[in-house]
Amino acid sequence: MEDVVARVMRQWREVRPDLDPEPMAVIGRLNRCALLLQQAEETPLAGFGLTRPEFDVLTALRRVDHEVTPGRLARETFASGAAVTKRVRALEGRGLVARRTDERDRRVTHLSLTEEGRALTDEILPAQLAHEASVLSALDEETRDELAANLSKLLIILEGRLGGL
Amino acid sequence: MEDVVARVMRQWREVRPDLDPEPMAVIGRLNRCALLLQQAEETPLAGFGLTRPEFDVLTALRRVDHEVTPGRLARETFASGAAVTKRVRALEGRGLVARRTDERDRRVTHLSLTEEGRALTDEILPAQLAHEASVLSALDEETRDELAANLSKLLIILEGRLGGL
DNA sequence: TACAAGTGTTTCACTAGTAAAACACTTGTA
DNA sequence: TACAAGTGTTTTACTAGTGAAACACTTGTA
Repeated sequence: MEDVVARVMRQWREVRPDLDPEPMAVIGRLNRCALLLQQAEETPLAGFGLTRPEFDVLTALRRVDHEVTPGRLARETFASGAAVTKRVRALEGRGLVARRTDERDRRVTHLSLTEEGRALTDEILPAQLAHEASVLSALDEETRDELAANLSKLLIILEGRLGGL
Repeated sequence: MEDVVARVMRQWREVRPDLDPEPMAVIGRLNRCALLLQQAEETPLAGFGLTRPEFDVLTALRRVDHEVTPGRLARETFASGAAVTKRVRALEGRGLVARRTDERDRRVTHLSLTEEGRALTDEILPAQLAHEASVLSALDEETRDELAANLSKLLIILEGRLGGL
C-alpha cells in the first residue's frame, strides 16, 4: 500500500529524475504524521475548551510539579515568551493557573496550577494517553519500539545541531 | 544519551507513576522532530524571501507539472482554500505564479508557475534536498530505511483513520 | 548612594492562518 | 427559459502567533 509521500516521491522521479527524493521518505512522512497526530489530539481537547498549546502549558506545570517562572515554562514547552504570556493569561482568566510575584526579585513571577487546573489536567491526561495508545496499537510492538528508538537517535542529532543547548 | 522526551517521560513516571507514558516515546518524539526539522528548513528559504508554506505551493505546482486549480492545490498541500488564496496572491504578486480563468467554467481558475517561478523552484529544490540529506546522513542507512518504513506504516494508519480519504 | 548594564516579563505592531459567509458561476429539472 | 441547488473561489472577521521594544526591576562597580 502506498502512502501520500510515496506518491509525491513518484511524481518527483518523473519530473526531475536527476534529483534524489529519498530524504522525503523520512522527513516528508515525519511532517505529515506530526500534522495528522496534532489534528487528532486537538479534537478531544476542544471538548474541554482547550487548545493543544494551552494543554501543553497545563501538562508542563503538572509534571514539573512545583512553581515555575514564565521563562522556564517557555523553555519547557518550546514556545516564545510572548506566547507563554498570552496562554497563561487565558488560563489564569479561567482559574486554572495562578501567579505569584517573587518577593525577593519582584521582576519574576511564579506560576502554578490551581486546584481546579490540577484536577482538570489529571482528568484529561489519562484519556489523552489512552487515545494516543489506541492510535499506536495498530502498529505491532516491534515497530513501535523501533520507531521510538530511531526517532530518539534523530532527535538527539537535531537537538545537538539546532536546539543550540 | 537521553533526549528531551525521555526526560519528560521520566518526570511523568515520578509524579504520576500510575500512568503509562509510553505513547510519548513515539508521538512526543515525532512532534519534536517535526518542529525542529521545520525550523531547519525555514532558514535557507528565508534567504529567498519565501516561507515554507509558500515554497510548498511552488513545489506542488512544479511536481504536478501542469496547471491546477486552487482547490486541487489546497488538497495537494493539505492547506485550506483560504490559505491557498493568500499564498497564491503573494506569489502572483512576485511574478512566480500565474492565473488563468477557465473559459468553459468561469468559476475556476488555473494556476501554474511562471518561467521565473519554475526557475526559482528548480534552483532551491536541490539545495533543500541536499540539506535534508545532510541532516539524515548522521543516521546510518539501516536506521533511515527502518524509519522510512515504519513511518510509512504509521502514516497509512493515520490517513485511513483521520485523513478521511 | 548612584547608576550602567543586565535580566525577566509583558506589550506592541504585525503576520498568517481559520471557519463561515459571500460571491460568481454552472447544471439539472421542469 | 427559468431557477433551485450545487460547486469553486474569494472575502470577511477573527485568533494566535512572532520579534522587537518597552517596562520593571536587580546587581555589580565606583
